[in-house]
Amino acid sequence: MISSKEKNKKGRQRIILHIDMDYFFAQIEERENPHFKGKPLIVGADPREGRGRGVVSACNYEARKYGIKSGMAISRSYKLCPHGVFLPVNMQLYKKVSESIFSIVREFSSEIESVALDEAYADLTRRVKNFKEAKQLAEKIKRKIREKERLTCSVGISVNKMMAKIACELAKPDGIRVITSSQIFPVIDDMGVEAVPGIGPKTKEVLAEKLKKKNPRIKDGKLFSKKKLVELFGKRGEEFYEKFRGRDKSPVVTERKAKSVGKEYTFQEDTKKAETIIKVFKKLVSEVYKETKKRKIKGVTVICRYEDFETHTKQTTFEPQTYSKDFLLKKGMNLLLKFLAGSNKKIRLVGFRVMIK
DNA sequence: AAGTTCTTATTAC
DNA sequence: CTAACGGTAATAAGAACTT
Repeated sequence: MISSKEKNKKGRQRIILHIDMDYFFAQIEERENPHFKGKPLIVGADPREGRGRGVVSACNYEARKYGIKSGMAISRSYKLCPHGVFLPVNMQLYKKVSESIFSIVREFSSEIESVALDEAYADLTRRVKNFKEAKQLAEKIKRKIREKERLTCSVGISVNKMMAKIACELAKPDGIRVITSSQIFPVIDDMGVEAVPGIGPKTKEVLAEKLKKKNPRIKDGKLFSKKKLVELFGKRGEEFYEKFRGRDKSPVVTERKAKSVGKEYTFQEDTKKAETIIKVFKKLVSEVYKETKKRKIKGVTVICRYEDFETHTKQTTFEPQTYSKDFLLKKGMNLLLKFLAGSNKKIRLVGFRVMIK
């Protein structure tokens, strides 16, 4: 459901809020066990078990002082800080907390879009008159979350989603930041292009090469014509052109339904053993089936990552319909067996995903 | 030639 | 051993296939 565009119907500027919980998983763990506060805390895979496969899901600010960041290999984080507190991911708990937080935010604005367990946008255009009121609303939200869940978060407020997100980043931790129209260029011009949502390492690399600059800034991005960006990045180029100028028309989308649901699993050790792989695969299919029972399924994808990290997928589509677990398993097995027959390499990961109507 | 399906790449949290 | 890289999902592009 689309709630509003760049300018609302009356052509007025939007007021968009972005809220992001501070170091979410790790902060929850600190709350559950205050004894961990002040120590480097890392939530993720077990660094000792097996050979420590997996990554850092979240870490607190103490851990960041050691150079630890989320997404980093857990084994590396362990080398950087062997005396840190390493905790497993308790997703059940984080989901519960997340729901509670969303219901708090919803009390203050109905037009919200969740982008992750710890992150949401709200379109306040119809809820408040100006940035001052928006900021007051943000204070109320923060207070309520602090009182009810004993957690801190940060809030960014601006004229569109991109700028609200950037504002939120600047507000961290535990802050509120407003960026008005006239503040946009002064704030973003000297930021790295990777501050633009949608620009990751690969895109940055291409921009760096074209500009002959190691670390291109957003203002450098403005040197490209729209045509050039489209030539380089296709449809996304159009978006980048706007975003380098602080513009973003994308609406706050309040209702999104999943287009696919999947599960994957990385083995403790790479394996070639069909029996082992199939056993895991069946489990994945079962779990995916449970989550999508009533949904119309239009296809399945099997994912296979080999020991050398090369990753491949195979997919089949069929009439959108509700199917039995056996049917999905049969379709999946057909694809999986092709992988097993088609290579001598050991397998690191298998996955199963269904495409929904 | 067009429309669908399959596969990979990139991004984000 | 001399580096390692989870799980889930969306989107886009291009190749490969059907019709």
